[in-house]
Amino acid sequence: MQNAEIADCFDEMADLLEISGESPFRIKAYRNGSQVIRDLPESVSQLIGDGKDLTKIDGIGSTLAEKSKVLIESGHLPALEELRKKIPTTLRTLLRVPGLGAKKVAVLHRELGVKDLAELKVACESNLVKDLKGFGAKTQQAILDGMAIAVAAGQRLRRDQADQLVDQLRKHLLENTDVDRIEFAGSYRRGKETIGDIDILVTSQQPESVMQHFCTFPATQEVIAQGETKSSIRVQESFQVDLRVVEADSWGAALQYFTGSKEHNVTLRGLAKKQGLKVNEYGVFRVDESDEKSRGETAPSKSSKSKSPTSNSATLANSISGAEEQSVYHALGLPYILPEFRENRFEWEEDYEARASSIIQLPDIRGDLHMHTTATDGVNSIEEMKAAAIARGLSYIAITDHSKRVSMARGLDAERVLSQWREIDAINKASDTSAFLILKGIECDILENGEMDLPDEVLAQADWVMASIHYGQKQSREQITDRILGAIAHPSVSAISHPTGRLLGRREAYQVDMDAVIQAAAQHKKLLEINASPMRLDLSDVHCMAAIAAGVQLVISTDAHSTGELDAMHYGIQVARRAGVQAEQVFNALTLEQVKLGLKRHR
DNA sequence: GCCGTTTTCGGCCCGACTGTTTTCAGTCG
Repeated sequence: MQNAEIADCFDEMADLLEISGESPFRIKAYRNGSQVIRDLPESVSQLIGDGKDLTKIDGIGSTLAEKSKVLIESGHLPALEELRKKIPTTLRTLLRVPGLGAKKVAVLHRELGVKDLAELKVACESNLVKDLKGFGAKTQQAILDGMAIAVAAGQRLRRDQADQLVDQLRKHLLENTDVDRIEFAGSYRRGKETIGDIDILVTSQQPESVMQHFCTFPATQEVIAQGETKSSIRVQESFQVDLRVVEADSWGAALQYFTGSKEHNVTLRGLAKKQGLKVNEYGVFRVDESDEKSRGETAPSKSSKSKSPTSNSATLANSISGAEEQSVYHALGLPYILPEFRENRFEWEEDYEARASSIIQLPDIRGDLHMHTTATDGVNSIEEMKAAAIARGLSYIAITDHSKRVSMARGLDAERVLSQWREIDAINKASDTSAFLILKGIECDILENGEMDLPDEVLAQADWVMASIHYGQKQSREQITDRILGAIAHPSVSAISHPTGRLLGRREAYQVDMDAVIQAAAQHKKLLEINASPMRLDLSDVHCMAAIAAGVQLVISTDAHSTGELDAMHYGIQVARRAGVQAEQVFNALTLEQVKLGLKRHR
């Protein structure tokens, strides 16, 4: 059983416990445990096998450790099965309807016997929902309206799609001259591989004007909420965009707060509290004792009609920071934490500053070792790819067209690939290879039977061989893992490309034991690719963390099928940064001279 | 259910907006 499967069980536990009205803290413990395990670089199965104590992991106590063990050993979780008997697990889908939380879902189930989205729809259409306590006509209609969103929920934007939307939103907002500062926060700023919603932060002297203008964004399908400081719209079926207008004095605190992640912020606030400080989206505040004692009476109350941010003025006097993001972290005695690190993973560790200072950046990249040409399914020639790479400041590339198994792309057989390599030799010979070199590469398929798609004696003549799986993706975990392990052990193979085969939002990763792949790559000193295509981003950041922890070197490549796609490199860099990858852990951050030597080492 | 510079019990991040209420609960991020 994989970490993600254990995490899924804990998430389901949390949802069902929440619907059954359990203690919010118990629920939080399961949610937190789920995230911790999902992000764990090591496999829980392996840790248990090695006799490691899971309770040493932050967020995992004796109960979750025991449940993990039961899951690993039996594949089942009796506590979860008990819960499922009491609460239909299909009720979880109701939580995806905007405006429905656990409490309302519980009422719908208890009072009307609703078990899933279809039954909820019938109940609303029969006018049964509006008379429930705490519901009303508006809520009933909102549920009906939100049904499609619930069905589409979980659909996230890829980074390239998010970039497009962000550009449009930025352009639209800047049409309003009342907008001063603007920044896109949330998971977008943290560089996550897919984006669930977009958070925009703005400073302005005229918040109302900005809010009005925001809600006229051309692609708006629905204005979900419109207030003085916060508005939300829905675009593209189910995608939510939130805008917050903050005062200049609070800019840094708000940026910190709305960049998240939620888990990072929870820890941050805990750290603040220990120092007698309070952090919220308005700033960092000193909490004096009188504040503490009178909190009940003077806290900015929920019932107060004064909803202006300045309702916090009682505590504003104690403000010690807030205008700039750096100062928020510094006020808490912390170094500035880069947005991509804010996942409550390793940003609090002692070596954080050292790690952050040498984290990989786009300019570290000197070459791109995965790309296609007109010989197969690319749209540009070798010469054109070379020119485009030089224009991007690279000093080497590898041409890695498909092998013959990928017939749809007119994959290369032995004869054609040897002919292409002669062409590359001729191009290199006619130019200064101390300045720029084209490597003779191939993206060779790992066939369904585990063999390589080209003869060993051909592969042995390549400078660079990436091994990939394109067919037989539905094979068993053992079969697929064995195929990849075989490729790693093959003397001519340099790297495994897109190791899990996932296509974001379209196709799940194939079943593969990544622990075994990572161990084998470490043992044979082979590289694993971060495929930078925004459709793939494969390896994921979590697998990257596991790979570098095992001492595996990475290669970040674009898999470009055109000159323009060479620009995708930054997406791969973002994944690597989130995993804390250093430049020296990336093969194609080496200079041309080093790569010439390194190619021999990885073969 | 987890955790400990207040350490085995008693806390656990915090504020905005909406809808259903008549002063607040639920939801969301």
